[in-house]
Amino acid sequence: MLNYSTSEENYIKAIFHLQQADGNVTTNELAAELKTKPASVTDMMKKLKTKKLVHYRAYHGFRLSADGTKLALIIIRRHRLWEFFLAEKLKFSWEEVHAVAEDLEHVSSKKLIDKLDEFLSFPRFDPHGDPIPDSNGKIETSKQVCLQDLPLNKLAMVSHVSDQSKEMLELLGHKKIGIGTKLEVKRKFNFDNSLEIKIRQPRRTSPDQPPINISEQLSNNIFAKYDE
Amino acid sequence: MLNYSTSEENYIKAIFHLQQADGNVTTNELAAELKTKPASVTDMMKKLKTKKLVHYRAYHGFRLSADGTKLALIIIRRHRLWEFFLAEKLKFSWEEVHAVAEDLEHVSSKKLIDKLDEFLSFPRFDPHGDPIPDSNGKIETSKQVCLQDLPLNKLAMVSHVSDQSKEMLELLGHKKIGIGTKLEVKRKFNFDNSLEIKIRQPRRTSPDQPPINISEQLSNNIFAKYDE
DNA sequence: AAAATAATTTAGTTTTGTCTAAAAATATTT
DNA sequence: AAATATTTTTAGACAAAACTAAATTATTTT
Ligand SMILES: [Mn+2]
Ligand SMILES: [Mn+2]
Ligand SMILES: [Mn+2]
Ligand SMILES: [Mn+2]
Repeated sequence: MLNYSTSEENYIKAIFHLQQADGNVTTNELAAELKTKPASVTDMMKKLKTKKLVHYRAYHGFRLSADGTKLALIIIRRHRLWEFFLAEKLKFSWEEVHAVAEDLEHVSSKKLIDKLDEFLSFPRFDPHGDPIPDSNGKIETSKQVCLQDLPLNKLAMVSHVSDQSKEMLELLGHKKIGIGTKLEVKRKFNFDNSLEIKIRQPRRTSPDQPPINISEQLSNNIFAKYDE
Repeated sequence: MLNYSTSEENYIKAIFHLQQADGNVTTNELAAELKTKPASVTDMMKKLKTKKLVHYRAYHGFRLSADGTKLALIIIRRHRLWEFFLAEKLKFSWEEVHAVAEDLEHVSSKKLIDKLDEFLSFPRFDPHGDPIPDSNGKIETSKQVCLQDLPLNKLAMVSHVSDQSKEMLELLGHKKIGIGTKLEVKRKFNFDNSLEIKIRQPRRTSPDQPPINISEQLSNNIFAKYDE
């Protein structure tokens, strides 16, 4: 496999994330995401097109080619494995890992990443709850759902938090909810769409806690997974 | 502390290593070391001079300034800690670590390196036996000596091997000598300057092995440390 | 279907790091 | 102390990645 520059890799990864939502990605969108200017994006798209990493028609946006997607998954794998390493082994906090992984992800030795994966015992999720692609680029297509859409009385695991503002983290900290927290939605009140949830203690240390209340705004930003 | 490019860091590190031997470093020397052209070196020296990282007078070579030396030690610290990590935790072999560390050394988070250091329990030497600068940039000025210059019957530890060719590694492997091996020189034969050495077993597993013979060429490439 | 607006591309620069070929300085021979 | 050889620097070009300002295309309004 060829070698790509840090800049090319950052573009490819950003396109991958943007097209999860949209499908087709737009010059201005990508410029905003990468904090660069639209003109720079156009230049790069021309280059990535000649390298066959994106499909691109001038004025009509772009999306990753098969090769581009493969590359994106390699970079995401590196990023998330390093994040896991930083959090798990070096005891970095949740919010700190991303910035450092943003650099580490561009060290391109395949052997390094596969050995790191093994050293970490093949973790399946990064500290933000996002799935880590395996060494073949296969990624769990998680049917992740926001708390509002969770069936009642079904045990689920918090896997993602979309808003990571200070205020959000403060609230989550207070309610003792984080990535990996297991919980059940017990009731849903139609008046304000607030939820009553029960948090399952990690290792049955203390007895069951009383159910707590979650506002609609908060529940819309918390995502979880469950079986079936 | 400011941030430097990968290229600038590679130059600084290379100058540091070259001036260990020489004192004053020369344009051609550095170009050879970095596999680049003399004209490129001159360009970079002008830049590093304006950044006050080197002392440089046209046509008269250069050496690191105090700031340049400080930077070099930071990069060497990163390089050797990553090498230790790769060898110790990811089970990379001795010869593989350098190339990967050559990239990792340019990820510049101070916190990353200090936490990595702690995670590794503050190792003092990299897998090649070279000392690792501490977080203040202090490096062990090891009075390392080649086997030829070792006093007789003094226990010493192999700390460095200057030639790392395949042939050399094959020979070392056969004689069961590596970084960290403890040994004593028992005799020196003036006819061919060959040595008779005794290898101290790591944990007295087997009884003392019989002494082995080392040629002058081999002994000149093995360095060791001893007390006092 | 024009006109107006918004999005995108093009043209022309800039910075960083590299290169080749020619010129200048230094070192070595004779 | 010249002449010659070697080393180093300068001059001019190039590729990558960014930017600004102007031109072009697409979309929305009227
Ligand atoms: Mn990045
Ligand atoms: Mn993440
Ligand atoms: Mn390097
Ligand atoms: Mn080393």
